[in-house]
Amino acid sequence: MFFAYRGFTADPDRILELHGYGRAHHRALHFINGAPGTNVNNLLQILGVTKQSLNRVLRKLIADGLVTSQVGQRDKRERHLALTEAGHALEQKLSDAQRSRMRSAFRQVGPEAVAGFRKVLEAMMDPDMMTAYSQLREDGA
Amino acid sequence: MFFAYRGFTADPDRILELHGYGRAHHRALHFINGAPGTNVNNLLQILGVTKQSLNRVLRKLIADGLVTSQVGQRDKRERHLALTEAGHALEQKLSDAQRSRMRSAFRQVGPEAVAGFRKVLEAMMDPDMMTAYSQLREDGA
DNA sequence: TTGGAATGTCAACAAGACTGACATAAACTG
DNA sequence: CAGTTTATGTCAGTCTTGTTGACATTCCAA
Repeated sequence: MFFAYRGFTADPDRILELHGYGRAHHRALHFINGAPGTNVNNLLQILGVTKQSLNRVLRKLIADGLVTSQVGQRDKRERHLALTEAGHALEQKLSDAQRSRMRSAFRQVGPEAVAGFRKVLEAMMDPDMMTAYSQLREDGA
Repeated sequence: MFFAYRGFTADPDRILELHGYGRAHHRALHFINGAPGTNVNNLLQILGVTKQSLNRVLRKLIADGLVTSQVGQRDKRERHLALTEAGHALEQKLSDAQRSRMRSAFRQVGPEAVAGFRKVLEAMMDPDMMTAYSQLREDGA
């Protein structure tokens, strides 16, 4: 798992470094992309970090024009997050690099192995995390 | 992968925290356990960190009596690392916690899924990493 | 035998996690 | 309406774990 996870993150990490970002920024971009319009609190549940930690990351992404933060219409306390065009472009670049390695791995081992892989990954997750993630996706759409 | 890796490390992390250690200490214990008598340089290749970073971790483990560091016989520049009895005990405790979750996941999905899982993990790894890892295991024995 | 390479140690710094305290604005509740 | 709770943001300080730079020791080869 250790080696595989390192492989999983290696390619995006190289791209992120060029832009002065870290893995934390990638995670934020990824989940905002998956659930545009979500609020800060949802993101906190998913990422499992403190608001201070997330805020540092978001502040930079917003300042750099990759993410927009809009006051909620129904509940004005909430901030709804979304990617700008530039944010989308970077997220794509990162995802592409990551998917490229995954596709290569998947081709090597065949579809049955991939199905087994997905099953095990899901069984390893914390159940709370899965529900939070599902909820995030519903919410965004 | 993100959620699965978090599940993978969650249980050991809780134990480590009680002892005042972090994930880096777990990794060092794990690989020293797998290759007793290995030297610092081998461990560096595997872990993919700088020697200074590893040294901080090792220093603490040695000070706490979990790891022994012995000057090499042939080459006195090298330090050969091994676990003490206490080191072995902690490593066992961590591995057991981790294996417990994995066994549970494996039971849920069946042996075919597990075989696929392993195949994909290996295909995701950096090839250099695999050779370094194999070499470590030979070396230790 | 001397200079370069390899190995490991110490010091200082940065990213990104954490806690704690506090501010603001909006929503809710009695 | 007053008081409380919720959502978010911010400041300050700490910890782990990564980084680079400088340096000591040991080995080896010209």
